[in-house]
Amino acid sequence: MAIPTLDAFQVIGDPSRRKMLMLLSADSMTISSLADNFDMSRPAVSKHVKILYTAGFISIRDIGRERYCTLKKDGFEELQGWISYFDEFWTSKLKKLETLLNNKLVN
Amino acid sequence: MAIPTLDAFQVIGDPSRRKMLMLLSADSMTISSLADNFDMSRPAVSKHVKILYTAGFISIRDIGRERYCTLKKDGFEELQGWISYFDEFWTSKLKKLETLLNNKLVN
DNA sequence: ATAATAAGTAACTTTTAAGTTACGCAAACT
DNA sequence: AGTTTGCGTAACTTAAAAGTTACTTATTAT
Repeated sequence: MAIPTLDAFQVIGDPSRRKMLMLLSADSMTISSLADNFDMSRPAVSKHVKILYTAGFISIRDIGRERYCTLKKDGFEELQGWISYFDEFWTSKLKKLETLLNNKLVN
Repeated sequence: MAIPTLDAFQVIGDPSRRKMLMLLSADSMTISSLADNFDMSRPAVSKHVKILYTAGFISIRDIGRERYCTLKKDGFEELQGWISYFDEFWTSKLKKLETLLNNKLVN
């Protein structure tokens, strides 16, 4: 079970990991309660959790023999930055079109 | 060169494809002008372009023997929806914390 | 003390995305 | 007409993520 180091985009590229983040948006969960929601072995879930943790999408709190996973903002921030760059792109493109149309109407 | 069908998240999971989108945010480009920016064969670039096209991140306009790639909004929208879901999560979490703190101060 | 539960690690296999080279075809030069 | 340029496709290889089973450790419960 080699642990690949993935960037934020690769991390959310996997559907299972996105599902995990969705589940955790409802509530903190332990590894095995997470695993109950997946058709894969617990070690596989464990690996995904580690990837999410490493990339800053979740924090983990150990309580006895259990590990509680909780959403963490850090991982999402890189994504937000990227998305908002293209948001800017579209809005500025719209503005340019607007200006163009206004000029056409005036002239 | 099998053409995998990837979802929007898997599409931007690849660093090369993200770079392509960045390049295209400056201007429309042909396949080979795109390829000039990468340390990989042109067919490889071609494949990435096809993936971007299939997922709705770009449109392609054929002019003679050249193909011009242009950014297209569609592909980005699924990503925006996902991101804004978690944006909501964090803001509502902050609101709850705020309310909690206010109650503590009042009581 | 023993058994059961929660989870990590190791060693491996499977899957598949990502890359390559070789080739073909159509548009555009000369 | 012949050649170059832009690009697609096919067949294949490579690399790495994603999964498995078997085992170990630590905590909790009986």
